[in-house]
Amino acid sequence: MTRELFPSSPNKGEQARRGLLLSALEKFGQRGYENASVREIAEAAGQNVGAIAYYFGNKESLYAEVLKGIGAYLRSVLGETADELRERLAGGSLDPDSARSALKHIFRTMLGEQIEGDFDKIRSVMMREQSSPSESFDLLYRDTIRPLHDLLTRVFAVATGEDPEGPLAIVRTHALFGQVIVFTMARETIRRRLGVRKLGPEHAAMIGGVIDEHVDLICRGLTPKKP
Amino acid sequence: MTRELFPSSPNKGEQARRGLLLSALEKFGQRGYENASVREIAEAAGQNVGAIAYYFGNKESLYAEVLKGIGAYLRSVLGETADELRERLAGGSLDPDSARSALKHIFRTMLGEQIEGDFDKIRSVMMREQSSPSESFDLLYRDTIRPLHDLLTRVFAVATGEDPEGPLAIVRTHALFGQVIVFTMARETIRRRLGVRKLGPEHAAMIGGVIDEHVDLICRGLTPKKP
DNA sequence: AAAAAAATCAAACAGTTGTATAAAAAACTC
DNA sequence: GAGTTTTTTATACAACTGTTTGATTTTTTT
Repeated sequence: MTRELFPSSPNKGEQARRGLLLSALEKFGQRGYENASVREIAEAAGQNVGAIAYYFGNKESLYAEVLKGIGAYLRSVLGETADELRERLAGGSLDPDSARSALKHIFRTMLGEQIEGDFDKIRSVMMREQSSPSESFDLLYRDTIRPLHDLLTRVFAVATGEDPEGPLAIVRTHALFGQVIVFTMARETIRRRLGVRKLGPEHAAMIGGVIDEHVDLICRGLTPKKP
Repeated sequence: MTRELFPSSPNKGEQARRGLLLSALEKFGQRGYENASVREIAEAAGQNVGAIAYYFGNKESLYAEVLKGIGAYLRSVLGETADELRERLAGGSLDPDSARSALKHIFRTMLGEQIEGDFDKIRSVMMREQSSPSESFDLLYRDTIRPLHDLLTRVFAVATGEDPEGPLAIVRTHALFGQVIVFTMARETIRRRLGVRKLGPEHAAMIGGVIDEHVDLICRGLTPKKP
């Protein structure tokens, strides 16, 4: 698995293009789309202002390209697990215990990914999109976020024996999902609350453990007893 | 209890000031601090550009004042409940079952508030602050968010018998908190998933019920059994 | 090495930004 | 109602915005 943000060939032009995408991601994340200027993006990439028009046409297309890259990266992170789960769901060979394990595994992966370097910039861009979605975001949502949410619901339904199409399973899954993303969405709050300068892998491990426990308690509590 | 956003006297100047604060909250929420121009804020309030300098000195002070108003509003929503809980915590007269009930009550209140109108604009501003905190956010965090988060943690600790100062209780509380705010932070996602045009009180009720269940399952699961 | 293509660059463009200024209007006080 | 304070207004300012242009440099191809 590659899992590289904005992969490119070693051509001169391709490299410059990639450099622009990387610094664009960073600046868009730091300062938002409208407030990140093409001049500072170009400068951070060691390029001239005109380079953006040359490679992407305009600022908006550059942003769309950044979102595309984010989507590809996110899919590459969970793609393998997701594909396998979809297969087992289709074949009906997913038992409740495995489903619960899979749920925890996905949550752990998401959490772990969110602590690392690359995702930090992705996170900022995605949070801004949540509060005011752009046109380009629709694509990211449809191709990446929604399919994942849908898969999570179906896996959760298997874990608890609920109806995967019913509103209860959807709401429950969304609540569980919230337990994970609150650590990135309200990251500033938890960082200050824990009194640390920066959230590191050791925090991700602890948080992952807590979420595992909560998922177990909720899933097992909702499953009719069978002793 | 008043619970009004940016309360003011009926003086001419005070009213103009309030109008500016209201449209500032709206524009800052819609477009972010840097991209919301003082001109459009003034125009939306039926005022001239210079009014902002006249009443607030500059744009940044206006923003700080908006955040102050948000803090006051948030505190007014949960203030009574919070005060009572703090008293009972100090007096040691809060038993685990009552603590758990209080937790659910607070979550219900937050959820209910978030379906209504005013909170929508507040929500946008706060989400933006989470992804890139401004200096003014320090105040909001110190006077409003942190005390509430702290209270929730202590109540949760009573409900489960955990150490209220330890990181585990903090992380657990934050995770529970996430189950609530995910329905506002990712409100568009859940709306589409449920296939409804608008989230109404009936959805708030169902979501509240689900969160109640989850809180019960987690709290009871963490409390050592007592036959 | 010559020719062609690709990449980089500085300068200029029309708009918009936050803020400052000073005059005009309105509201209030006596 | 005159005098004072408060509020509103239009205008000016320098700094910055995204984009366009045309020339120059670098790289690739022949």
